[in-house]
Amino acid sequence: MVRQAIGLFWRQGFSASSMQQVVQATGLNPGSIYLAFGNKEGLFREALDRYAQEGLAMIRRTIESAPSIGEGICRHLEGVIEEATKRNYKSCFLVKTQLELSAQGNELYKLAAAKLDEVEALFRGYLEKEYGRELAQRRAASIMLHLFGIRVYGYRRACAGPARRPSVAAVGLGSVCLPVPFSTPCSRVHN
Amino acid sequence: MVRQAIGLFWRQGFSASSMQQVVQATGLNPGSIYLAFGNKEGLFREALDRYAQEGLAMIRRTIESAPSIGEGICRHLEGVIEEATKRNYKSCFLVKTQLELSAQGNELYKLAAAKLDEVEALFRGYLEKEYGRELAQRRAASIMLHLFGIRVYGYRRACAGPARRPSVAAVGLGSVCLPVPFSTPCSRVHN
DNA sequence: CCACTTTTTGAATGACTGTTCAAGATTTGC
DNA sequence: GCAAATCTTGAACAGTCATTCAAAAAGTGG
Repeated sequence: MVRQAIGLFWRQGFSASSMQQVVQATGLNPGSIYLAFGNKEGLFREALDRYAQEGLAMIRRTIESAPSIGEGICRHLEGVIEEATKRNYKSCFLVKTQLELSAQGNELYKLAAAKLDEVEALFRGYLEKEYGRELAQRRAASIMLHLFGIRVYGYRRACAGPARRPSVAAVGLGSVCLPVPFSTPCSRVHN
Repeated sequence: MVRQAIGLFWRQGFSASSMQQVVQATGLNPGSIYLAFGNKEGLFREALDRYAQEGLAMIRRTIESAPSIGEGICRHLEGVIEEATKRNYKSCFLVKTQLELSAQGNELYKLAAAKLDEVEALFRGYLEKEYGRELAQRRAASIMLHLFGIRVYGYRRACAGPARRPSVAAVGLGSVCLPVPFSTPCSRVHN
């Protein structure tokens, strides 16, 4: 129910998704949706929230199951890169929402931005266990910056059609973007 | 005329901008707009095209007026970073368009992607004057990746309100993201 | 089996969408 | 200074939008 809404909103964005499409995607009737979520924005908020919650949980799982924090963060980045090279890559729901709804202090924009802040804070928290506060903060910011880059760059490549795919491998996304923030904690991916 | 359309579409995106808003922003009548551009998509295409053209011209100017190609690219990146820390930063029209209109092989998405490819090709062309083809290609890809990251990360910060601003400086966007692709060509910004 | 509450239904609503085009204004050619 | 051609105007159009709500269905307690 919220799951299908996530899929639709993630793919098409807020404005381009009509409630009729939501009705079709979820199989629910308009009345039920409005009873449960108030309005389109309420449903979108719920979808965004769920998406962010699951994303944060996945990051935590990845990092905590790794032998070290640096290695865990590396694994997460590698996962994001692998995801970004797949066909029909949808980029990040939070990033897309933020960019779409940035005009006039939109409430949903603020929510997306807050969730992205949570992600950054999560990285910062882990990094503070190994580095000083300031270095942890800078590394977390760097990770976010790289994640955004991967998600947009990978997105472009993924949607450009199969003819373009080989160049992704040729460019070597992994070897180009990973070395930076992890020259120390994760030498494995350093070229 | 197209200028005002750029402003509106850049800020609000394609779906969230109504033709009535376009009419108000440009001061033209619906009929004139439809005579000149066919439809909303035609006007958007024109706006996107003009924006990309001017962006490419600015990059060329920056690089060619610099003492070296590496230094020129650095200056461009620094300019983008500075821009991204300003209030009411609008991110990149091409990136926003690409992320908004990615679903179902949209024509405007393809245009935005093609224009971003042109930007990457421009960097590649310059870099090939100093490096081998493969290295130039990888460096150009890296630059694009960093540019996307800066534009999204900076965007988030810029819109989060004045209370958040100091942390941008504290994180040190410049020193975190710049060192990567330019450790050789532009040692100035390497920390 | 009934009376009562809760949930579900989906056609209807008014506002707004992108787009059109006949009528009016302006320019052009002579 | 007129007639033809071109451009401009903006009210009107059909369609879609998010949203509502009376009526039907399902659930509940005794």
